[in-house]
Amino acid sequence: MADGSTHEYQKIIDYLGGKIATGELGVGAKVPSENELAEQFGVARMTANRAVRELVHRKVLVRVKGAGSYVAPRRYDQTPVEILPISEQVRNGGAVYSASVRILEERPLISEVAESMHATSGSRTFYSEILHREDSIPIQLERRWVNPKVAPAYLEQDFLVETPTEYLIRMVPLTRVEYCISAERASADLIEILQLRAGEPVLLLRRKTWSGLDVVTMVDLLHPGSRFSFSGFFESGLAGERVG
Amino acid sequence: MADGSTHEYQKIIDYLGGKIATGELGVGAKVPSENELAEQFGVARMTANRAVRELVHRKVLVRVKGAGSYVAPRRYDQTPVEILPISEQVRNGGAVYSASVRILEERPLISEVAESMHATSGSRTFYSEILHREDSIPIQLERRWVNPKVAPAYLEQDFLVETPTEYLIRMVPLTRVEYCISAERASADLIEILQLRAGEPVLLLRRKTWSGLDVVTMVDLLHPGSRFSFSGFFESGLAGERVG
DNA sequence: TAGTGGTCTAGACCACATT
DNA sequence: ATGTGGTCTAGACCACTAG
Repeated sequence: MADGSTHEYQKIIDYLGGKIATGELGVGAKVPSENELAEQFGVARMTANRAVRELVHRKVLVRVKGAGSYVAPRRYDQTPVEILPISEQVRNGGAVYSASVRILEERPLISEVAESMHATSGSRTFYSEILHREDSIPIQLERRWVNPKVAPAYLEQDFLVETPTEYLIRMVPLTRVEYCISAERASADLIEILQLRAGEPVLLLRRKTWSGLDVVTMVDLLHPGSRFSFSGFFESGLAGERVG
Repeated sequence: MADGSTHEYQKIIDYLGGKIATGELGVGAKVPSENELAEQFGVARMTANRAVRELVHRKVLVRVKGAGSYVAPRRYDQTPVEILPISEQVRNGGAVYSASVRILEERPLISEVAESMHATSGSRTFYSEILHREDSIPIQLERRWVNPKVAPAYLEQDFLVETPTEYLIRMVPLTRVEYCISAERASADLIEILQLRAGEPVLLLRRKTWSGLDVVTMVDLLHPGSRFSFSGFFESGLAGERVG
């Protein structure tokens, strides 16, 4: 009841959004029905309907006709360049996915990363370095720094079962993603790790992810330029095509 | 129920969307008011309101309280990696933008491009090659093939005033965009044109754009790897932050 | 002042799912 | 049979813009 200045449907959106953001309503949880919300907020059913409909539009909720409304699974495709877990990308292409965890340890922050993570240099950080392969050929080197406050059990995970991205999305709701895609000259160690040919550039996606005010993770996804690209499409739904 | 299976609000959406897609309602045109639509379709005002509200959500319309609803300017940020005209990107960074048109002519399609454009090799095409500079330093080489059927006056444009992207968006509504970002070794001509240093990679964005069933244009945007990157962010609007 | 969008109401009918 | 979402109605009040 902090601010009563907004509209009724907005109050309901804030109420449900808050319950979901704090985890009180987890993924798959059933949300109060329109009639319950209408009664609870002392409002007409159409008003509750509008609130829920907007949350469906934002993909926060899913509705099943005749059954109820539920908290939608968290999306991991927030980044413009749609970021599926690399394992799915490889398998979708009909290839065999494999990976090896090269490093998984606690590390002091190096100053360059600390700046990016808005943290004090020298504070604790989890670091992982995983090499992802497509048909045994390196396709991505994932260098990741993780905020221990957000994922204290990060070092105990088995990332051959669940990728770090999937794990972190499951742990905390993401509220902000920053990304930067660039092309780099390959350093000596990358040439060896990614098995690059002479002069082959590296395609780098750097991503920083937030949950509320906390930086959750910063990751460099390094790809061999000759064997990887980011691609996708966009369709604007006007006449002739329905938006899904 | 005689005239079909769709819903009333969907009929109104299709009606307005059609008028806009065909250009009958151009950018900035005033669309019928909710009361007019309600009367015209024989529905309650709330139903017309929902239709218009959904088109606003899709950024097809903009509404001004007390005044009316209008056709929104066409977006050019459809691509996941938000594609502002390069001139704006440069100026937003406080630098001086300049460009030179290196090539602007009719060309037969080369087979590689023809395949991408779903066209017969040897058919007519417009080709332009423009070098964009930031503070006199090359920042993007734009190599573009254009479908003459869609933009017959393409060769007569002055692309130092309006970029090809802006011009084409103004001419036809875009319905589909495909993109692919990759890192490439620089060829000899690119090293010279983009003034690349030895071993510096090229960051390439290839984009293909449709209007309906026609390919409008295919473009390669080639950037010096050391001086350019694609970046952006995404925010999920739940508690604490309002979506703009 | 008249028209517009923005919101809200208190009903209603339907198709569907669960029990 | 009951409850759910999906849609729709015929009113209403308000804040705002324009002539």
